Amino acid sequence: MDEPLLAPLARRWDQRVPLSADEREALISLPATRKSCPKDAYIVREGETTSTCVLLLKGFAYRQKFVGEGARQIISLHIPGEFVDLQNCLLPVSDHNVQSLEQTELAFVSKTALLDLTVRYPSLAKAMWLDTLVDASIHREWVVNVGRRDAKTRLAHLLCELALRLEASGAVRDGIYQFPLTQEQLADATGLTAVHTNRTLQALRKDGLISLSHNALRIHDWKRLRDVGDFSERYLHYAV
Amino acid sequence: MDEPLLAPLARRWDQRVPLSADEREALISLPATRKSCPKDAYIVREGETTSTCVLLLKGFAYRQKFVGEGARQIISLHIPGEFVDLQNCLLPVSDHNVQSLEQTELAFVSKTALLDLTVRYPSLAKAMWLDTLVDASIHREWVVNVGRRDAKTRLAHLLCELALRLEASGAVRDGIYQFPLTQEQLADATGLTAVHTNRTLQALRKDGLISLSHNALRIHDWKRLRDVGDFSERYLHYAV
DNA sequence: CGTTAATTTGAGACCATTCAATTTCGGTGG
DNA sequence: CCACCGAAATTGAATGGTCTCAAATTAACG
Repeated sequence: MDEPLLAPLARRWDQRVPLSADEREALISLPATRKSCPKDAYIVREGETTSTCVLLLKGFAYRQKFVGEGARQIISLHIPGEFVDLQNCLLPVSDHNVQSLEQTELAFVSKTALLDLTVRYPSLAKAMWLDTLVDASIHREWVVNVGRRDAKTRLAHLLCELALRLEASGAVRDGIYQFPLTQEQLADATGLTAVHTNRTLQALRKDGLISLSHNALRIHDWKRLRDVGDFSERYLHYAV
Repeated sequence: MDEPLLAPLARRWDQRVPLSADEREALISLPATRKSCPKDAYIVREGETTSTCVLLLKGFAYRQKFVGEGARQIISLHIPGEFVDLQNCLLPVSDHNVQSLEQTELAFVSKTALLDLTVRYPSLAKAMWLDTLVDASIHREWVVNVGRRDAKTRLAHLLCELALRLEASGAVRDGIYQFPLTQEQLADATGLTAVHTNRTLQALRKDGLISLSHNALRIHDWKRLRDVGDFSERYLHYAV
């Protein structure tokens, strides 16, 4: 009740694309509906025609697609403060599923209202475009990760990415990262099986790189983990 | 000499986002520099700060990244008429390499000039945003392809995608698709090795699905190839 | 035609998978 | 607070898809 639903979003966007008072105001005063969402629920379904975009207020979510044989590939992870489907602002039909990873709080914003903002405020248009461009850059890195790195490197890379994004969002406390992924979900994100993910995580632990239990990741040796994960943060486009 | 460099682009964008005469005119009259580019040349380099965006006039190109061990992953393929790095319009530093697949003709357009258009013409802003959104959707499908499909399916899927995109661009003649990829490049695009790509292509040929030699792809049984490739074209977002 | 790049083939090794069983963990109700 | 339950994590062993390495064949091109 204290602050508008979209205020944190305005702050985040403002860091990358400076917004005028007008623009900030216009964004914040967009009508947005808050909804709770249980664990593992679908937020957007592939093939669906949507009329809103969904902002993640609390809790993690992920995008995924199924292949013919029933296997699932997780395409990206999303942490609080991020849009999970801003691209649907322009794309009429969703090309993938979005699911909650835990119990979440969501803000639904009308697509047409958002589009209207882009017409009136070029900086907001830029901010939205940029948001989806960073998504795309992360997708590209995932293609590389899943296509050309071995299991250990793949997992280390994913952990590095998530850690850095959590840092940037200010959600880290005492070096402990929230990590609400089961090993099966981690496997679906890296293109591995759950069994092999398990064994590979054990290797990372034995190497003294991380501690990982359900919902809590601790990184003991950031430099070496980075190294093992062949990680370079350029693709996150933080530096402006 | 007959028509402006960007005229085909204006036509393509107009199909998805109707442009006014003004907008079309503004786009077409953007200063653009035409350049030839030899085979296998770098068009954009990872880490580079760019001042232009590059439109592919003739010939194929691809985006790629290297991993620590020196392996390469191709992230996307580009056919004539497409931008190869429109995202660099807003992202100051390129997060991946772009390379020509054959001798190509390119049009270089100033980033600031493009951005200026987005400020003045919302429809052009939409067209550009949409262009990058479709790129991102293709990236997502590639994550799935490389992450969760076996070799045969992966290759068939890639062939389906390329065939459809070439159809849409009107570049197909007598059911023969240009296909200027070596098997090694095909391997880098699917996350396989060249050897295994070779064997898998032979399987596709033996199944009577395709004929493929350097630079010429023929699809004998589209329905079955689609099926084998677990292909659904929704992610290309052609239907509007 | 000669020379290099690209494709093809063979055989063995390995990373990751599959299947199945066991153990641990987290949450819930008595 | 403990007993119980289902979900998640872990372990083992065997299989298999893909890789590696190397050599041979074919195609492309000046």
